[in-house]
Amino acid sequence: MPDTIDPNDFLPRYYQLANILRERIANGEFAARQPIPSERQLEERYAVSRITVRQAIDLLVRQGFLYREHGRGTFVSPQKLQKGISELTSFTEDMKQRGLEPGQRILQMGPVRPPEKVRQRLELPEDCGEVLYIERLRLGDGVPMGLQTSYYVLPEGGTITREELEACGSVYRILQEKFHLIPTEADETLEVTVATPQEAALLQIPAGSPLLLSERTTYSQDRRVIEFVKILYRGDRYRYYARLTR
Amino acid sequence: MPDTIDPNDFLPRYYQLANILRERIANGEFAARQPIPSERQLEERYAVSRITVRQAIDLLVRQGFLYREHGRGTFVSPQKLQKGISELTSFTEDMKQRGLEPGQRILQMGPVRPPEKVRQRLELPEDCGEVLYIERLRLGDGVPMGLQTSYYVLPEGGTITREELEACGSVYRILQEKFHLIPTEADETLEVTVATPQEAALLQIPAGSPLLLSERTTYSQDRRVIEFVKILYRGDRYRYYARLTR
DNA sequence: CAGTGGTCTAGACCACCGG
DNA sequence: CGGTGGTCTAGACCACTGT
Repeated sequence: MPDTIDPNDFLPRYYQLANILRERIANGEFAARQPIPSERQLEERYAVSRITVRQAIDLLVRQGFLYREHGRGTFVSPQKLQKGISELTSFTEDMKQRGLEPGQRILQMGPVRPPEKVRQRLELPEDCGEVLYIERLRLGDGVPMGLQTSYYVLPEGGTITREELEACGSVYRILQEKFHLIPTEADETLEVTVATPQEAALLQIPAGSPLLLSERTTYSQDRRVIEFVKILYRGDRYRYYARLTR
Repeated sequence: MPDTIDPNDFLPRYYQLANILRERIANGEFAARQPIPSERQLEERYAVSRITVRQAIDLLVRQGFLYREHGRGTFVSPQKLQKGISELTSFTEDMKQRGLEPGQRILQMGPVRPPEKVRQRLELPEDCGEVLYIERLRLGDGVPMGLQTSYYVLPEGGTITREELEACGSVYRILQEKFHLIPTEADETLEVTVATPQEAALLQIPAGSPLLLSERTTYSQDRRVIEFVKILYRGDRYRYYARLTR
Protein backbone atom coordinates (compact mmCIF):
# COMPACT_ATOMS: atom_id res chain seq x y z
CA MET A 1 0.00 0.00 0.00
CA PRO A 2 1.66 3.21 -1.17
CA ASP A 3 1.25 6.23 1.03
CA THR A 4 1.33 8.93 -1.58
CA ILE A 5 -1.23 9.77 -4.23
CA ASP A 6 -0.47 9.04 -7.85
CA PRO A 7 -2.29 11.55 -10.07
CA ASN A 8 -1.96 9.16 -12.99
CA ASP A 9 -3.50 6.20 -11.20
CA PHE A 10 -6.79 5.06 -12.68
CA LEU A 11 -8.39 5.45 -9.26
CA PRO A 12 -9.59 8.95 -8.41
CA ARG A 13 -7.44 10.78 -5.89
CA TYR A 14 -10.10 10.98 -3.22
CA TYR A 15 -10.51 7.23 -3.49
CA GLN A 16 -6.78 6.62 -3.21
CA LEU A 17 -6.65 8.90 -0.18
CA ALA A 18 -9.56 7.05 1.45
CA ASN A 19 -7.71 3.76 0.94
CA ILE A 20 -4.56 5.19 2.50
CA LEU A 21 -6.43 6.51 5.51
CA ARG A 22 -8.42 3.30 5.95
CA GLU A 23 -5.14 1.42 5.96
CA ARG A 24 -3.60 3.77 8.54
CA ILE A 25 -6.64 3.27 10.75
CA ALA A 26 -6.46 -0.52 10.36
CA ASN A 27 -2.77 -0.39 11.29
CA GLY A 28 -3.77 1.24 14.55
CA GLU A 29 -1.86 4.38 13.61
CA PHE A 30 -4.90 6.41 14.66
CA ALA A 31 -6.61 5.12 17.78
CA ALA A 32 -10.36 4.89 18.32
CA ARG A 33 -12.02 8.14 19.38
CA GLN A 34 -8.77 10.00 18.61
CA PRO A 35 -8.57 12.69 15.94
CA ILE A 36 -6.93 12.13 12.57
CA PRO A 37 -4.94 15.04 11.08
CA SER A 38 -7.05 18.05 10.14
CA GLU A 39 -8.31 18.53 6.61
CA ARG A 40 -5.76 21.28 5.97
CA GLN A 41 -2.92 19.10 7.18
CA LEU A 42 -4.01 16.23 4.96
CA GLU A 43 -4.36 18.67 2.06
CA GLU A 44 -0.71 19.62 2.44
CA ARG A 45 0.62 16.16 3.29
CA TYR A 46 -0.94 14.50 0.24
CA ALA A 47 -0.81 17.49 -2.11
CA VAL A 48 -4.49 17.56 -3.00
CA SER A 49 -7.14 20.21 -2.59
CA ARG A 50 -9.35 20.42 0.46
CA ILE A 51 -12.43 19.36 -1.47
CA THR A 52 -10.64 16.18 -2.46
CA VAL A 53 -9.69 15.56 1.17
CA ARG A 54 -13.30 16.09 2.16
CA GLN A 55 -14.53 13.65 -0.50
CA ALA A 56 -12.18 11.01 0.91
CA ILE A 57 -13.34 11.66 4.47
CA ASP A 58 -17.00 11.69 3.36
CA LEU A 59 -16.49 8.21 1.97
CA LEU A 60 -14.94 6.91 5.19
CA VAL A 61 -17.67 8.56 7.27
CA ARG A 62 -20.33 6.83 5.17
CA GLN A 63 -18.46 3.57 5.55
CA GLY A 64 -18.43 4.06 9.31
CA PHE A 65 -14.70 4.43 9.88
CA LEU A 66 -14.68 8.09 10.87
CA TYR A 67 -16.99 10.66 12.36
CA ARG A 68 -16.78 14.43 12.42
CA GLU A 69 -17.39 16.94 15.17
CA HIS A 70 -17.84 20.51 14.09
CA GLY A 71 -15.15 22.76 15.49
CA ARG A 72 -13.25 19.85 17.05
CA GLY A 73 -11.99 17.50 14.40
CA THR A 74 -12.45 14.20 12.62
CA PHE A 75 -12.23 11.09 14.77
CA VAL A 76 -11.81 7.37 14.41
CA SER A 77 -14.97 5.40 15.11
CA PRO A 78 -14.84 2.96 17.99
CA GLN A 79 -14.05 -0.56 16.80
CA LYS A 80 -17.60 -1.87 16.91
CA LEU A 81 -18.76 0.72 14.43
CA GLN A 82 -16.16 -0.35 11.93
CA LYS A 83 -17.59 -3.75 11.12
CA GLY A 84 -20.97 -5.23 10.41
CA ILE A 85 -21.94 -2.13 8.53
CA SER A 86 -25.01 -2.59 6.41
CA GLU A 87 -23.34 -2.99 3.05
CA LEU A 88 -24.29 -4.89 0.00
CA THR A 89 -22.14 -7.99 0.17
CA SER A 90 -22.18 -11.46 -1.31
CA PHE A 91 -22.38 -14.45 1.00
CA THR A 92 -18.69 -15.02 0.33
CA GLU A 93 -17.70 -11.53 1.42
CA ASP A 94 -20.07 -11.67 4.37
CA MET A 95 -18.42 -14.82 5.72
CA LYS A 96 -14.94 -13.38 5.27
CA GLN A 97 -15.96 -10.26 7.18
CA ARG A 98 -17.13 -12.47 10.01
CA GLY A 99 -13.81 -14.29 10.01
CA LEU A 100 -15.21 -17.54 8.65
CA GLU A 101 -14.01 -19.47 5.61
CA PRO A 102 -16.81 -19.39 3.03
CA GLY A 103 -17.79 -22.62 1.33
CA GLN A 104 -20.63 -24.13 -0.67
CA ARG A 105 -22.21 -27.30 -1.93
CA ILE A 106 -24.04 -26.81 -5.22
CA LEU A 107 -27.34 -28.67 -5.04
CA GLN A 108 -28.85 -27.63 -8.36
CA MET A 109 -27.83 -25.34 -11.17
CA GLY A 110 -29.14 -24.57 -14.63
CA PRO A 111 -31.56 -22.52 -16.74
CA VAL A 112 -35.22 -22.42 -15.66
CA ARG A 113 -38.37 -20.49 -16.46
CA PRO A 114 -38.80 -18.36 -13.33
CA PRO A 115 -41.93 -18.85 -11.22
CA GLU A 116 -44.41 -15.98 -11.47
CA LYS A 117 -43.44 -14.36 -8.17
CA VAL A 118 -39.76 -14.48 -9.07
CA ARG A 119 -40.40 -13.17 -12.59
CA GLN A 120 -42.03 -10.10 -11.09
CA ARG A 121 -39.16 -9.53 -8.69
CA LEU A 122 -36.76 -9.77 -11.65
CA GLU A 123 -38.87 -7.17 -13.48
CA LEU A 124 -39.06 -9.38 -16.57
CA PRO A 125 -41.94 -9.45 -19.10
CA GLU A 126 -44.44 -12.31 -19.05
CA ASP A 127 -42.98 -13.85 -22.18
CA CYS A 128 -39.44 -13.85 -20.87
CA GLY A 129 -37.17 -16.80 -21.51
CA GLU A 130 -35.11 -18.74 -19.03
CA VAL A 131 -32.91 -17.42 -16.24
CA LEU A 132 -30.06 -19.06 -14.38
CA TYR A 133 -31.12 -20.89 -11.24
CA ILE A 134 -28.67 -21.93 -8.52
CA GLU A 135 -29.45 -23.74 -5.29
CA ARG A 136 -26.61 -24.01 -2.83
CA LEU A 137 -25.91 -25.03 0.72
CA ARG A 138 -23.70 -22.33 2.16
CA LEU A 139 -20.99 -23.10 4.65
CA GLY A 140 -18.95 -21.10 7.11
CA ASP A 141 -15.79 -22.88 8.25
CA GLY A 142 -17.30 -26.02 6.74
CA VAL A 143 -20.49 -25.90 8.81
CA PRO A 144 -23.95 -25.29 7.24
CA MET A 145 -24.95 -21.64 7.68
CA GLY A 146 -27.78 -21.27 5.21
CA LEU A 147 -29.66 -22.51 2.21
CA GLN A 148 -29.54 -20.19 -0.79
CA THR A 149 -31.69 -20.21 -3.91
CA SER A 150 -30.95 -17.57 -6.49
CA TYR A 151 -32.03 -16.46 -9.95
CA TYR A 152 -29.77 -14.45 -12.26
CA VAL A 153 -30.65 -12.37 -15.29
CA LEU A 154 -27.65 -12.63 -17.60
CA PRO A 155 -26.98 -10.82 -20.88
CA GLU A 156 -28.45 -12.48 -23.98
CA GLY A 157 -26.80 -15.83 -24.59
CA GLY A 158 -24.48 -15.60 -21.57
CA THR A 159 -24.34 -18.22 -18.86
CA ILE A 160 -22.23 -19.49 -15.99
CA THR A 161 -21.12 -23.11 -15.89
CA ARG A 162 -20.91 -25.29 -12.84
CA GLU A 163 -17.15 -25.61 -13.39
CA GLU A 164 -16.68 -21.85 -13.39
CA LEU A 165 -18.63 -21.46 -10.18
CA GLU A 166 -16.84 -24.32 -8.45
CA ALA A 167 -13.48 -22.89 -9.44
CA CYS A 168 -14.25 -19.33 -8.41
CA GLY A 169 -16.69 -19.77 -5.52
CA SER A 170 -18.43 -16.41 -5.93
CA VAL A 171 -21.13 -15.59 -8.47
CA TYR A 172 -20.52 -11.90 -7.84
CA ARG A 173 -16.93 -12.21 -9.00
CA ILE A 174 -18.00 -14.01 -12.17
CA LEU A 175 -20.70 -11.42 -12.85
CA GLN A 176 -18.13 -8.69 -12.56
CA GLU A 177 -15.29 -10.30 -14.50
CA LYS A 178 -17.23 -12.06 -17.24
CA PHE A 179 -20.23 -9.76 -17.75
CA HIS A 180 -19.07 -6.46 -16.27
CA LEU A 181 -22.14 -6.46 -14.06
CA ILE A 182 -21.43 -4.80 -10.73
CA PRO A 183 -24.02 -5.16 -7.98
CA THR A 184 -24.49 -1.65 -6.65
CA GLU A 185 -27.80 -1.55 -4.84
CA ALA A 186 -30.30 -3.95 -3.33
CA ASP A 187 -33.62 -4.16 -1.56
CA GLU A 188 -33.66 -6.69 1.21
CA THR A 189 -36.31 -7.97 3.57
CA LEU A 190 -35.71 -10.09 6.64
CA GLU A 191 -38.27 -12.19 8.40
CA VAL A 192 -38.65 -15.26 10.53
CA THR A 193 -39.79 -18.69 9.45
CA VAL A 194 -39.44 -22.32 10.49
CA ALA A 195 -37.61 -25.14 8.76
CA THR A 196 -39.45 -27.72 6.66
CA PRO A 197 -38.19 -31.30 7.07
CA GLN A 198 -36.19 -31.04 3.82
CA GLU A 199 -34.58 -27.75 4.79
CA ALA A 200 -33.90 -29.05 8.28
CA ALA A 201 -32.09 -32.11 6.94
CA LEU A 202 -29.80 -30.03 4.71
CA LEU A 203 -29.07 -27.56 7.47
CA GLN A 204 -28.61 -30.34 10.03
CA ILE A 205 -31.14 -29.00 12.51
CA PRO A 206 -34.46 -30.33 13.86
CA ALA A 207 -37.50 -29.73 11.65
CA GLY A 208 -39.45 -26.72 12.88
CA SER A 209 -36.34 -24.86 14.05
CA PRO A 210 -36.56 -21.09 13.61
CA LEU A 211 -34.81 -19.62 10.57
CA LEU A 212 -33.97 -16.12 9.39
CA LEU A 213 -35.27 -15.62 5.87
CA SER A 214 -33.60 -12.99 3.70
CA GLU A 215 -35.02 -12.05 0.30
CA ARG A 216 -33.07 -9.70 -1.85
CA THR A 217 -33.36 -8.05 -5.24
CA THR A 218 -30.01 -6.79 -6.48
CA TYR A 219 -29.48 -4.07 -9.08
CA SER A 220 -26.47 -3.39 -11.28
CA GLN A 221 -24.80 -0.07 -12.14
CA ASP A 222 -27.36 0.63 -14.84
CA ARG A 223 -30.22 0.01 -12.46
CA ARG A 224 -31.37 -3.26 -13.97
CA VAL A 225 -32.19 -6.26 -11.83
CA ILE A 226 -29.47 -8.86 -11.96
CA GLU A 227 -30.46 -11.18 -9.12
CA PHE A 228 -33.21 -12.37 -6.87
CA VAL A 229 -31.87 -14.37 -3.98
CA LYS A 230 -33.48 -16.08 -1.03
CA ILE A 231 -31.37 -17.29 1.87
CA LEU A 232 -32.58 -19.32 4.82
CA TYR A 233 -30.10 -18.82 7.62
CA ARG A 234 -29.83 -21.12 10.61
CA GLY A 235 -31.34 -19.13 13.48
CA ASP A 236 -28.73 -20.34 15.94
CA ARG A 237 -25.73 -19.43 13.81
CA TYR A 238 -26.58 -16.23 12.06
CA ARG A 239 -27.03 -12.68 13.24
CA TYR A 240 -27.61 -9.64 11.10
CA TYR A 241 -25.92 -6.30 11.81
CA ALA A 242 -26.99 -2.90 10.64
CA ARG A 243 -25.86 0.59 11.28
CA LEU A 244 -28.66 3.10 11.18
CA THR A 245 -28.50 6.83 10.70
CA ARG A 246 -30.91 9.67 10.70
CA MET B 1 -42.60 25.60 -0.20
CA PRO B 2 -40.61 28.41 -1.83
CA ASP B 3 -39.19 27.79 -5.26
CA THR B 4 -36.05 29.88 -4.97
CA ILE B 5 -33.06 29.72 -2.67
CA ASP B 6 -32.71 32.30 0.06
CA PRO B 7 -29.00 32.89 0.77
CA ASN B 8 -29.92 34.30 4.17
CA ASP B 9 -31.97 31.31 5.24
CA PHE B 10 -30.54 29.45 8.20
CA LEU B 11 -30.61 26.27 6.11
CA PRO B 12 -27.60 25.74 3.84
CA ARG B 13 -28.31 26.31 0.18
CA TYR B 14 -27.68 22.73 -0.89
CA TYR B 15 -30.20 21.65 1.72
CA GLN B 16 -32.81 24.14 0.51
CA LEU B 17 -32.23 22.98 -3.04
CA ALA B 18 -32.63 19.33 -2.01
CA ASN B 19 -35.94 20.20 -0.35
CA ILE B 20 -37.16 21.99 -3.47
CA LEU B 21 -36.21 19.09 -5.72
CA ARG B 22 -37.72 16.51 -3.35
CA GLU B 23 -40.93 18.50 -3.42
CA ARG B 24 -40.92 18.68 -7.20
CA ILE B 25 -40.45 14.91 -7.36
CA ALA B 26 -43.26 14.34 -4.86
CA ASN B 27 -45.52 16.57 -6.96
CA GLY B 28 -44.91 14.26 -9.87
CA GLU B 29 -43.27 17.05 -11.81
CA PHE B 30 -40.46 14.63 -12.66
CA ALA B 31 -41.63 11.11 -13.43
CA ALA B 32 -39.94 7.90 -12.31
CA ARG B 33 -36.95 6.87 -14.43
CA GLN B 34 -37.10 10.24 -16.19
CA PRO B 35 -34.21 12.71 -16.02
CA ILE B 36 -34.29 15.85 -13.91
CA PRO B 37 -32.64 18.99 -15.34
CA SER B 38 -28.88 18.75 -15.74
CA GLU B 39 -26.53 20.06 -13.07
CA ARG B 40 -25.62 23.07 -15.21
CA GLN B 41 -29.27 23.92 -15.79
CA LEU B 42 -30.00 23.70 -12.06
CA GLU B 43 -26.94 25.82 -11.39
CA GLU B 44 -28.33 28.58 -13.54
CA ARG B 45 -31.98 28.18 -12.52
CA TYR B 46 -31.26 28.43 -8.80
CA ALA B 47 -28.22 30.71 -9.00
CA VAL B 48 -25.84 28.50 -7.06
CA SER B 49 -22.53 26.92 -7.99
CA ARG B 50 -22.30 23.48 -9.48
CA ILE B 51 -20.72 22.04 -6.34
CA THR B 52 -23.75 23.17 -4.39
CA VAL B 53 -26.05 21.55 -6.93
CA ARG B 54 -24.05 18.37 -6.62
CA GLN B 55 -24.25 18.42 -2.82
CA ALA B 56 -28.03 18.67 -3.07
CA ILE B 57 -28.19 15.81 -5.56
CA ASP B 58 -25.77 13.73 -3.45
CA LEU B 59 -28.18 14.08 -0.55
CA LEU B 60 -31.16 12.96 -2.60
CA VAL B 61 -29.19 10.06 -4.06
CA ARG B 62 -28.26 8.90 -0.56
CA GLN B 63 -31.89 9.26 0.46
CA GLY B 64 -32.90 7.10 -2.48
CA PHE B 65 -34.86 9.66 -4.49
CA LEU B 66 -32.48 10.01 -7.41
CA TYR B 67 -29.79 8.04 -9.20
CA ARG B 68 -27.10 9.14 -11.61
CA GLU B 69 -25.88 7.67 -14.85
CA HIS B 70 -22.55 8.88 -16.09
CA GLY B 71 -22.83 10.66 -19.42
CA ARG B 72 -26.62 10.39 -19.44
CA GLY B 73 -28.13 12.33 -16.60
CA THR B 74 -29.72 12.21 -13.18
CA PHE B 75 -32.96 10.26 -12.88
CA VAL B 76 -35.87 9.83 -10.51
CA SER B 77 -35.85 6.53 -8.64
CA PRO B 78 -38.75 4.17 -9.21
CA GLN B 79 -41.35 4.43 -6.46
CA LYS B 80 -40.36 1.39 -4.51
CA LEU B 81 -36.87 2.65 -3.94
CA GLN B 82 -38.19 5.85 -2.46
CA LYS B 83 -39.64 4.33 0.70
CA GLY B 84 -38.64 1.86 3.34
CA ILE B 85 -35.14 3.21 3.42
CA SER B 86 -33.14 1.83 6.29
CA GLU B 87 -33.36 4.74 8.66
CA LEU B 88 -33.10 5.11 12.37
CA THR B 89 -36.70 5.26 13.54
CA SER B 90 -38.59 4.78 16.76
CA PHE B 91 -41.24 2.09 16.99
CA THR B 92 -43.85 4.83 16.71
CA GLU B 93 -42.43 6.19 13.45
CA ASP B 94 -41.87 2.68 12.13
CA MET B 95 -45.55 1.80 12.57
CA LYS B 96 -46.70 5.02 10.94
CA GLN B 97 -44.46 4.35 7.94
CA ARG B 98 -46.09 0.95 7.62
CA GLY B 99 -49.50 2.56 7.70
CA LEU B 100 -50.43 1.20 11.14
CA GLU B 101 -51.62 3.13 14.16
CA PRO B 102 -48.92 2.81 16.84
CA GLY B 103 -49.98 1.94 20.38
CA GLN B 104 -48.58 0.64 23.63
CA ARG B 105 -49.34 -0.89 26.97
CA ILE B 106 -46.82 0.06 29.62
CA LEU B 107 -46.01 -3.05 31.65
CA GLN B 108 -43.29 -1.69 33.89
CA MET B 109 -41.49 1.61 34.21
CA GLY B 110 -39.03 3.12 36.67
CA PRO B 111 -35.38 3.53 37.71
CA VAL B 112 -33.25 0.39 37.97
CA ARG B 113 -29.59 -0.56 38.31
CA PRO B 114 -28.82 -1.98 34.86
CA PRO B 115 -27.78 -5.63 34.60
CA GLU B 116 -24.09 -6.10 33.78
CA LYS B 117 -24.64 -6.84 30.10
CA VAL B 118 -26.85 -3.78 29.68
CA ARG B 119 -24.44 -1.57 31.62
CA GLN B 120 -21.71 -2.43 29.14
CA ARG B 121 -23.93 -1.71 26.18
CA LEU B 122 -24.76 1.67 27.73
CA GLU B 123 -21.01 2.32 28.10
CA LEU B 124 -21.47 3.25 31.78
CA PRO B 125 -18.84 2.80 34.54
CA GLU B 126 -19.19 -0.05 37.04
CA ASP B 127 -20.24 2.28 39.83
CA CYS B 128 -22.97 3.92 37.77
CA GLY B 129 -26.29 4.79 39.34
CA GLU B 130 -29.73 3.93 38.10
CA VAL B 131 -31.13 4.23 34.60
CA LEU B 132 -34.70 4.43 33.38
CA TYR B 133 -36.24 1.08 32.55
CA ILE B 134 -39.40 0.72 30.46
CA GLU B 135 -41.14 -2.49 29.47
CA ARG B 136 -43.93 -2.14 26.94
CA LEU B 137 -46.19 -4.20 24.79
CA ARG B 138 -46.20 -2.54 21.40
CA LEU B 139 -49.27 -2.48 19.22
CA GLY B 140 -49.97 -1.84 15.57
CA ASP B 141 -53.61 -1.03 14.87
CA GLY B 142 -54.36 -2.33 18.37
CA VAL B 143 -52.81 -5.76 17.78
CA PRO B 144 -49.65 -6.95 19.61
CA MET B 145 -46.62 -6.53 17.35
CA GLY B 146 -43.74 -6.81 19.77
CA LEU B 147 -42.45 -6.74 23.32
CA GLN B 148 -40.01 -3.95 24.04
CA THR B 149 -37.64 -3.53 26.97
CA SER B 150 -35.52 -0.44 26.98
CA TYR B 151 -32.98 1.36 29.16
CA TYR B 152 -32.35 5.10 28.92
CA VAL B 153 -29.38 7.14 30.11
CA LEU B 154 -30.83 10.53 31.02
CA PRO B 155 -28.99 13.69 32.10
CA GLU B 156 -28.20 13.96 35.84
CA GLY B 157 -31.42 14.17 37.84
CA GLY B 158 -33.70 13.99 34.81
CA THR B 159 -36.45 11.47 34.39
CA ILE B 160 -39.60 10.67 32.43
CA THR B 161 -42.86 9.99 34.23
CA ARG B 162 -45.44 7.44 33.28
CA GLU B 163 -47.95 10.24 32.74
CA GLU B 164 -45.66 12.01 30.29
CA LEU B 165 -45.13 8.85 28.31
CA GLU B 166 -48.79 7.93 28.26
CA ALA B 167 -49.69 11.43 27.06
CA CYS B 168 -47.05 11.61 24.36
CA GLY B 169 -46.64 7.99 23.29
CA SER B 170 -43.07 8.32 22.03
CA VAL B 171 -39.96 8.33 24.22
CA TYR B 172 -37.98 9.76 21.30
CA ARG B 173 -40.19 12.84 21.23
CA ILE B 174 -39.76 13.36 24.98
CA LEU B 175 -36.00 12.88 24.70
CA GLN B 176 -35.87 15.53 22.04
CA GLU B 177 -38.26 18.07 23.55
CA LYS B 178 -37.34 17.74 27.24
CA PHE B 179 -33.64 16.84 27.12
CA HIS B 180 -32.58 18.00 23.64
CA LEU B 181 -31.25 14.52 22.97
CA ILE B 182 -31.58 13.61 19.31
CA PRO B 183 -31.00 10.01 18.30
CA THR B 184 -28.64 10.20 15.33
CA GLU B 185 -26.99 6.84 14.97
CA ALA B 186 -27.50 3.29 16.11
CA ASP B 187 -26.04 -0.19 15.98
CA GLU B 188 -28.61 -2.88 15.54
CA THR B 189 -28.49 -6.64 15.45
CA LEU B 190 -31.27 -8.91 14.32
CA GLU B 191 -31.59 -12.58 15.12
CA VAL B 192 -34.12 -15.30 15.57
CA THR B 193 -35.41 -16.73 18.81
CA VAL B 194 -38.46 -18.52 20.18
CA ALA B 195 -41.09 -17.25 22.62
CA THR B 196 -41.00 -18.22 26.28
CA PRO B 197 -44.43 -18.98 27.80
CA GLN B 198 -44.57 -15.50 29.38
CA GLU B 199 -43.65 -13.74 26.16
CA ALA B 200 -46.07 -15.91 24.21
CA ALA B 201 -48.94 -14.99 26.53
CA LEU B 202 -48.32 -11.26 26.17
CA LEU B 203 -47.94 -11.51 22.40
CA GLN B 204 -50.95 -13.82 22.11
CA ILE B 205 -49.13 -16.58 20.27
CA PRO B 206 -48.27 -20.20 21.16
CA ALA B 207 -45.17 -20.73 23.31
CA GLY B 208 -42.22 -21.69 21.15
CA SER B 209 -43.32 -19.53 18.21
CA PRO B 210 -40.45 -17.97 16.27
CA LEU B 211 -39.65 -14.34 17.03
CA LEU B 212 -37.44 -11.70 15.49
CA LEU B 213 -35.14 -10.24 18.14
CA SER B 214 -33.76 -6.76 17.58
CA GLU B 215 -31.14 -5.31 19.92
CA ARG B 216 -30.14 -1.75 19.42
CA THR B 217 -27.77 0.76 20.96
CA THR B 218 -28.69 4.31 20.07
CA TYR B 219 -26.33 7.31 20.12
CA SER B 220 -27.13 11.01 20.39
CA GLN B 221 -25.64 13.94 18.44
CA ASP B 222 -22.61 14.05 20.76
CA ARG B 223 -21.92 10.36 20.26
CA ARG B 224 -23.00 9.28 23.72
CA VAL B 225 -25.23 6.28 24.28
CA ILE B 226 -28.76 7.24 25.16
CA GLU B 227 -30.60 3.98 24.82
CA PHE B 228 -30.33 0.22 24.76
CA VAL B 229 -33.48 -1.37 23.50
CA LYS B 230 -34.52 -4.96 22.90
CA ILE B 231 -37.63 -5.73 20.89
CA LEU B 232 -39.15 -9.16 20.37
CA TYR B 233 -41.28 -8.98 17.23
CA ARG B 234 -43.95 -11.50 16.38
CA GLY B 235 -42.47 -13.56 13.57
CA ASP B 236 -45.77 -13.73 11.71
CA ARG B 237 -46.43 -9.99 11.78
CA TYR B 238 -43.13 -8.28 11.34
CA ARG B 239 -40.74 -7.95 8.45
CA TYR B 240 -37.60 -5.90 8.34
CA TYR B 241 -36.69 -3.92 5.27
CA ALA B 242 -33.30 -2.54 4.27
CA ARG B 243 -31.79 -0.89 1.30
CA LEU B 244 -28.19 -1.83 0.74
CA THR B 245 -25.55 0.01 -1.24
CA ARG B 246 -21.99 -0.55 -2.23
C1' DC C 1 -19.81 16.09 -31.87
C1' DA C 2 -22.30 18.35 -27.87
C1' DG C 3 -24.13 17.33 -23.45
C1' DT C 4 -23.95 14.67 -19.35
C1' DG C 5 -21.95 13.54 -14.80
C1' DG C 6 -17.06 12.77 -12.34
C1' DT C 7 -13.10 14.84 -10.58
C1' DC C 8 -10.25 18.58 -9.21
C1' DT C 9 -8.20 23.27 -8.05
C1' DA C 10 -7.31 27.60 -5.19
C1' DG C 11 -9.37 30.34 -2.87
C1' DA C 12 -13.08 32.45 0.52
C1' DC C 13 -16.14 33.17 4.56
C1' DC C 14 -18.83 31.12 8.23
C1' DA C 15 -20.01 28.61 12.76
C1' DC C 16 -18.28 26.14 16.29
C1' DC C 17 -14.92 24.72 19.92
C1' DG C 18 -11.33 25.04 23.17
C1' DG C 19 -7.87 27.51 25.68
C1' DC D 1 -8.09 33.98 19.92
C1' DG D 2 -6.56 30.22 16.49
C1' DG D 3 -7.90 25.89 14.74
C1' DT D 4 -11.57 22.87 13.36
C1' DG D 5 -15.13 21.36 10.11
C1' DG D 6 -19.29 23.42 7.06
C1' DT D 7 -20.48 25.86 3.10
C1' DC D 8 -19.69 28.15 -1.18
C1' DT D 9 -17.68 30.16 -5.58
C1' DA D 10 -15.95 30.24 -10.51
C1' DG D 11 -13.60 28.04 -13.03
C1' DA D 12 -11.19 23.69 -15.41
C1' DC D 13 -10.44 19.13 -17.62
C1' DC D 14 -11.85 14.32 -17.98
C1' DA D 15 -14.80 10.11 -19.25
C1' DC D 16 -18.87 8.60 -20.78
C1' DT D 17 -23.21 8.79 -23.59
C1' DG D 18 -25.94 9.56 -27.47
C1' DT D 19 -26.52 11.33 -32.32
